[in-house]
Amino acid sequence: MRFDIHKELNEAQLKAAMATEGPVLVIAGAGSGKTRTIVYRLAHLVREGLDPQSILLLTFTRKASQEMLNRAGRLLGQGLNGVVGGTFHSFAYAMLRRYSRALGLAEELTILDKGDSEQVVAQVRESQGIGKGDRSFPKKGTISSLISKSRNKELGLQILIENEARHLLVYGEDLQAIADSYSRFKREYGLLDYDDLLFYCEKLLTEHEGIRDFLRLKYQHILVDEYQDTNLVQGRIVSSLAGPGGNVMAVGDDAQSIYSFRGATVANILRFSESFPGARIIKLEQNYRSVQPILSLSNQILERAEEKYEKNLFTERSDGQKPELLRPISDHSQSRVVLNKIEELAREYPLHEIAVLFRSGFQSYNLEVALNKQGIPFKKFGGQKFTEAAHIKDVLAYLRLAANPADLPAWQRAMTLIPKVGPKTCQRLYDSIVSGDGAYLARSRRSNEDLDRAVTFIHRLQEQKKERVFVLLEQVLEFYQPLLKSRFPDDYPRRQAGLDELSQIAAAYEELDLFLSDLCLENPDQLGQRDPLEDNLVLSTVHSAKGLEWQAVIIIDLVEERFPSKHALMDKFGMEEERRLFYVACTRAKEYLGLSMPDSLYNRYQRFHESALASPFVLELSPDGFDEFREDMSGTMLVHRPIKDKKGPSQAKKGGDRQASPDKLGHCRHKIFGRGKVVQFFPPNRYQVNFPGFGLKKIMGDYLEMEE
DNA sequence: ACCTGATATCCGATC
DNA sequence: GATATCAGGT
Repeated sequence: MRFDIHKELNEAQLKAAMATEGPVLVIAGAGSGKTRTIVYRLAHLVREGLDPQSILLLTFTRKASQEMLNRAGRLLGQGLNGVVGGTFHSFAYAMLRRYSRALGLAEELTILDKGDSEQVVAQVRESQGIGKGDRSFPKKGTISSLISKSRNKELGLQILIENEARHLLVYGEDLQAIADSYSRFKREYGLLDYDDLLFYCEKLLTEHEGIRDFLRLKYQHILVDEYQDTNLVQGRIVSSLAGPGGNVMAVGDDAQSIYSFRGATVANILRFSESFPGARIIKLEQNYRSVQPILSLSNQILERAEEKYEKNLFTERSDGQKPELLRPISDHSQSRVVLNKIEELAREYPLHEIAVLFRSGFQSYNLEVALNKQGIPFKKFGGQKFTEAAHIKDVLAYLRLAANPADLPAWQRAMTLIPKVGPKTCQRLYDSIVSGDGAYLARSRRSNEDLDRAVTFIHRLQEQKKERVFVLLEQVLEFYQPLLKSRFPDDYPRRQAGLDELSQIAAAYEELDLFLSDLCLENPDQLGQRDPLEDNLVLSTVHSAKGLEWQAVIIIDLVEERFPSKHALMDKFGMEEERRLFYVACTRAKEYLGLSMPDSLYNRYQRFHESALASPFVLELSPDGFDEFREDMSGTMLVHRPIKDKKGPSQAKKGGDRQASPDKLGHCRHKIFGRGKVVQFFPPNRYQVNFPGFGLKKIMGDYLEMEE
């Protein structure tokens, strides 16, 4: 016996780990040792003699499941070979491959990644002549995401548009027509998008009882992590796979649900007992991650949430410093302020224990430049994924064709790289090949030398499809080299580095199919084997930071329209989700938490700094909970002590409007824009001011000095 | 008929 | 940086 489960878990964790009979729902607060609990449960099950092959572990990323399995293996002193672990999508894909015949699917499955789906949408729109020449017609990305959302939330397209994109209601019929032909197109060419993977998997379980019963018997224990971020169909897959009274443990935290844009719904948590009558519910409430001041501030964020579960997070770490509110003059100087803070923190923590978090990918651009200049190494997570980069997709298209010659999106991509070949030629070539009548193809090859070379190359590749992945990739890279340079004359060296990275990842694979499906079903940032010696600062979107933790965390751009994102106002639940997102961000920190709130944002379009409104989430916080620092004009940070009877930012919301009464609209001063005329008052505390040279601005009263 | 390059506009988080 | 459209070229 290598571990003592009774000593190494707290009471609630122990209950959760040992409750191996029947359904269990674990509500696990942030930092409450959720992973630890799952790991011990796994180890416990196997130690009791359960065959690892009868465990199914569904997580948010494969890296997460791999890590849990490794840790459980270490406890046991033996590997946990045979546990099926990964994401819902990759599990579904595996099922579809195994049972493609029962489902009437093609032998070779083609998965459409985000870009592919959008391409198909653009194509069907074009072929139907919908919205031709209409500049304000929604873009392919918008259409594609609406279609996907409607499926994930299981709402009709019209209803979804009404709820979340009213302004597109005028295009309702057109969008419906596109959605219909999109799904026809997929069926015709044997294509599966991400959503199809889940729905076909469900279909497999509901329409083929034999298969379902077989799988039920096989997977005697099901563990689902991050249950708050599962959507309806994922919930049904779990129910169906486990069966009533099945041994299923779902772990999640409703307060950390941040994927509703993808159809995730806390309904799965709320109605767990309905799906699984007699389910036990266990709460993990002791926080082991953060020092008390960070936890207190985080709890404050949650207190204001409209819908919440009663939860009482506590910690025994009573030490620790207060979070800091950093107030740079602008988002530009924010980079410098944050950089200084990082250098200060780096004296105490290794770089990889420091993270900078932000709402969306582009928000770190400025900081990235500053870090490069300073020579601080960093690794960025989230934002544009490297498989989405044009050059990577180009190369993968050839590999996809080697695996499946009928892969239409790959064919289109590979062919349009060839000079003189555009969409029309491409489609004809494809039809010519698929129909078996190669006349058009032969003719084109004679008249276009580049095309001939490409087709010859693809054929050669297809003959070697059983070769190791890197053998194939090597050839593609050689073939692609001249194309890379002509396509990206300005920055091909940078892109070459990306291709080298792809080779690194490929080296770990034998089979082409597996390599390709992993690249679109797993986050490639986490795919390659990372050098444990490298010590990089972490830059990450909050979404990509889910489930992770660092000694020190700095959250940047805490201003209105950035965090919360301006898109949050699109639907009524948006704000609440942003709040949970902010909660997730803060609870990543163990010892140091910095909140950065610039006073102005650089407007690239109009080329000047525009005053920014403080994020409402920061305004809500009690000023006792953090220390405040303001940047002065010389660039140094000064301690800012809120004066008791003068209004600090925190009173702004509750307090009201005594600062300057709305009826005497005179002149005022602003730190950046100078003197301006107050035009209008917006309760509770905003003023519209006309600044000569800057124009009309809406600004919080706190940042204005009123003239008598 | 079809491809290619220039120009204006907009930008969300993920499998 | 990517997308969409338009004008020009073969």
